[in-house]
Amino acid sequence: MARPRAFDERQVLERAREQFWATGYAGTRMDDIALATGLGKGSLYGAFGDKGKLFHRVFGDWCTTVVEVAEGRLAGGPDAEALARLSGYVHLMAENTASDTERRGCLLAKGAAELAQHDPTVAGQSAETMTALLTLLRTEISAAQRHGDIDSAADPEQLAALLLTVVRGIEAVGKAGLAPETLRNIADTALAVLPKPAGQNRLATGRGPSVHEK
Amino acid sequence: MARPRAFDERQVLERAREQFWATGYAGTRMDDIALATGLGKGSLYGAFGDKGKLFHRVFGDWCTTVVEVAEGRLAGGPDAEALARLSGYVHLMAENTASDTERRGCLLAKGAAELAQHDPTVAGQSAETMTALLTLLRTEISAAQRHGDIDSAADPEQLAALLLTVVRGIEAVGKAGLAPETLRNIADTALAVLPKPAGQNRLATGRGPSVHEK
DNA sequence: CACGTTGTGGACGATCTATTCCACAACTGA
DNA sequence: TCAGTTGTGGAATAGATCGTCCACAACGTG
Repeated sequence: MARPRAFDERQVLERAREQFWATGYAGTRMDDIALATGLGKGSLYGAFGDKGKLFHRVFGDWCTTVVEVAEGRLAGGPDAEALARLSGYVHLMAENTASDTERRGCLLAKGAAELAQHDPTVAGQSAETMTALLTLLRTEISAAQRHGDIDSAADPEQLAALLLTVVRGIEAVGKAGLAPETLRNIADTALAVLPKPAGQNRLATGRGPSVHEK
Repeated sequence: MARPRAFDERQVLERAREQFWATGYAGTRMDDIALATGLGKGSLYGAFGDKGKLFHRVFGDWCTTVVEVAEGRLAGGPDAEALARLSGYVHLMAENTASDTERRGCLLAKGAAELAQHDPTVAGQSAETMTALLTLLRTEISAAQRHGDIDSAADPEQLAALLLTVVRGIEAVGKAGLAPETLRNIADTALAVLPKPAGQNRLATGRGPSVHEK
């Protein structure tokens, strides 16, 4: 009973995300969101509370998506392809930043940079996301080690942290202005320097294995 | 002739930087800056123009400092110590983030994240800074290669980009919530995976060379 | 010691923004 | 069809914020 909503919540959240993504939290006006979504202020506040709550919702959804994308690329599969999965993931992330012509960066990085310091919810969500990504990467690195593609003497936890740092770093230097081609090269290099088991040849040309090479 | 300024410009810019650093561009009020510096609005606007100009000034100074710090750690010195200089620099950057208990991150990253997309001045300044850092790193890597500490088959440009990415990435994952100890380990790992000339032993424990180890 | 010039600080005005409020609409169940 | 409930959209409000303005202060110069 009662009047049903005339909007699709999913779509509204998407539009709101576009706004926050484009202009940041403080830089986005509720009027912008109302305009972008077509909702009146009454509906907006009625459905989502206030600006802060709406952002938390959008930010949380985004964090979930980030982890899901990583899971889709990384989780599961035979050990023999673990290194290829890692390579695919790192290159995908580099490509995302390289092809971000609007230089919006990643909402996760942007939101964390702007709010993590003062907003415990954002800080918590971003920290959880990092931990989840770290776990996924560590698991794949261990798999690659079992298959002999990565030196088993190396600590998988440390290598996972390094790869995560590279992925997030690519996003950062991309936003800071490095050329798209450079970003793709960084992904190659990061994969190339992963320690191979003794006896294997590495880094002959300074370029990495040609997985995903264009 | 005429009344002299009653404030030290350098100090005012420092205080303003603290404010922008702590609360971002949009999140900082000119009243905050007036309060923090002790200046009246009249003096503030008289001396620096407006909020945007003041931020550009602060941001530019900060970029200069970032490059100067890198120069101090990296530029010059014998080839034999080039790897040690690189190690010192990467560890210094990691330590800066690790010890940033207030989680403010780096003003360069924060400013770029918030404004680079819409503000050409900020975008230009941050891009120039990245290029300058890249050059410094490449020079040192070449030096380390000459001395036989890094595989000379590797492309110094690529390794420089990787190290820069790691440095900026450490800042990003630090802000996103990774533990200080993890950040320090990432610096170790990044240095440890730099390709050594054939025949040298690497990565026995997953930790890197113990330069600057506490 | 006047006088012109530049610096100072804080009140003020114009604008902007988050949030509330309210008259009305759309739907369900009886 | 009628009553009750929830959704809608936009006007209204309360408070914040940027930048200006102005009366006054501190200096060099003649």
